[in-house]
Amino acid sequence: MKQEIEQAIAAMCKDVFDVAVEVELSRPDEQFGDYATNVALRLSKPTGLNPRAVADQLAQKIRDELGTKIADVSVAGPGFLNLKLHDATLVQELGANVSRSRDGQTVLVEYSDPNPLKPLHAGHLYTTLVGDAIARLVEHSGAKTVRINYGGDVGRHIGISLWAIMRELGGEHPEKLTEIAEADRPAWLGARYVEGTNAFEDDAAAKAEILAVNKRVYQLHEAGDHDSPFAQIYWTVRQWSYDYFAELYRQLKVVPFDRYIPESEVTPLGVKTVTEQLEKGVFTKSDGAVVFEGDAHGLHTRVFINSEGLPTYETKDIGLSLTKWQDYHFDQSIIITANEQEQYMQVVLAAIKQFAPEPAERTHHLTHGMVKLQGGSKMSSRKGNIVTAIEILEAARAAGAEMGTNPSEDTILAAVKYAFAKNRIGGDIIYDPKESIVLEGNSGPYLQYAHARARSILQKASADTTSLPSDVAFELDERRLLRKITEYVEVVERATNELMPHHICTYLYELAQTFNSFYEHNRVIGSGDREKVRLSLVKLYADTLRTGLELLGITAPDHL
RNA sequence: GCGCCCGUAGCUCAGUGGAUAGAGUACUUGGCUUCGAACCAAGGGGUCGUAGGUUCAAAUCCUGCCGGGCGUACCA
Repeated sequence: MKQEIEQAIAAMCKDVFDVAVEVELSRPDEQFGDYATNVALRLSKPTGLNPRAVADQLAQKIRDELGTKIADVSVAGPGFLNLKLHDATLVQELGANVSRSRDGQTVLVEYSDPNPLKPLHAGHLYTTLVGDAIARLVEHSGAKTVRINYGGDVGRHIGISLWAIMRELGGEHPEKLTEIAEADRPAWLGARYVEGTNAFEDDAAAKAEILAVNKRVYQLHEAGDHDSPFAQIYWTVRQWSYDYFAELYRQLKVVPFDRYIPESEVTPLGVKTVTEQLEKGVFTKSDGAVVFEGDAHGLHTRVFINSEGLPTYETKDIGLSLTKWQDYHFDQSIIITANEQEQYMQVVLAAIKQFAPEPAERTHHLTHGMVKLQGGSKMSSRKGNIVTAIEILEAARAAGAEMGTNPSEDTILAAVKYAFAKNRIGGDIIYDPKESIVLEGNSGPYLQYAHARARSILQKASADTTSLPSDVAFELDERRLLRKITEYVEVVERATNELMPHHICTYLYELAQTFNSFYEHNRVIGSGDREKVRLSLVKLYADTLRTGLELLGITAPDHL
């Protein structure tokens, strides 16, 4: 409907002024109408006419030609055209579907990416939940969606942890690991990582030992060693981490990952590729290391294989990109990480572009800000001053208990997911354990509550609520609610096109406010001749709210 | 130093070329014998960091400056 009107007005512009122009309808403030366009303002220059004169001419033509759809056209302000639809047209708009802009495409979405042996902190929780929401949007737009989880099971951080683990165990004694209770494992590993990091920074002898351990891990993978005491320790604690991640994902009720790719799996391909491309001159040797000279591309020069002969993250990322390309031949590959990796990723992609342009050009790096504690200090798992993923969930639970409401697990998840999703992706997220997760105001629980109220009405009603007659004359509050409901499709299309879930949050909150206000001021059950219409609106509203919340990975239970 | 990003109400954030800049929170006030008050209604609170520029129109685009974050070769 919106598109039809846009095209019709564009045709009028061509007709009357002989100017080809794209017409975009926006949703103005309610006082102005249902749709508005600034096309007359933009036509002022090419026609050399006063914008209000242009608007007046178009308004008359719209009245003549679109009168069956549009009830009223007015010209306001500097030359806006404001359109008010017939009530029946508004009802027709309910039939619109979200366009499947990625129909037939294969899209990879990589997110979460926790490293084994390191704690899951608030940032991981953020990327996991927002990544889940983005993957849902991609899927909603019609793409075959592959959710990928990439993690560093080799590399210096593994050497750091293993060194501290072996020190704690008093040597290479894998049998002693059985003494650590399952519930204590994440905290135990976290403590080892902090110890190892401190030793690496403060103790030169320890640093040398750690680097040696790091090298042994690569050799272990090359040899396929699962039996030596060292290997037993490695594989055991590695599995602890994976089990722990899986448990958290299950608790979070995110869509399961289609594939977990550990770094060790893609490292050989990365090394092979970099070695080959070194001969072809894409990479060069410098100070004993293999580097990509990004300066020539306006980027940084970065090391791909260090002077020890070990691959860095850069080389592993090349292996990852090529593995994704070989296995999926994707139309688009979306990678979601913190924005500290933005320029790093540009270098990696610039390097890949030299020998594999297609996957490089189809890769879209989406970055988000840091999760920070209120007060501004950056969380660091090295320093141990982190808020873990679990602690955030616990803080939400405590906030509910403090209010005396005893929220369900669904509501806790709604609070956390919504608190993260409602901010535009890109900026830092300030996390305040006490205040950021509240169960009132612009929050997930508010939306769940608003939804449950509506369901409760429907349950109490006996009348049929399946259809909204197209010949109804709506009362003001009814129409306001209907108008808001019809915005849903436009909002979801914008969110899926831009990969910005927060647009949906903003809309759903406005929708719920519109409904709550309607509900507060208008009787539904027992409202006589309005009852049937109002029940239909409540049903439409509840369905819209539920669909929108589920698109964000948030449940909409019938009862709280 | 250079590169990228950011600066909107006390706090947390929407708004990224269009009409009087909006929410939540906090503060003040009113509303439950009536469909679920985790709600609703009303009020105060803004040099949109700053100075220029482009435009009929700038929080939004461009430039300088101030303030902050991140990156800047063998971490990820």
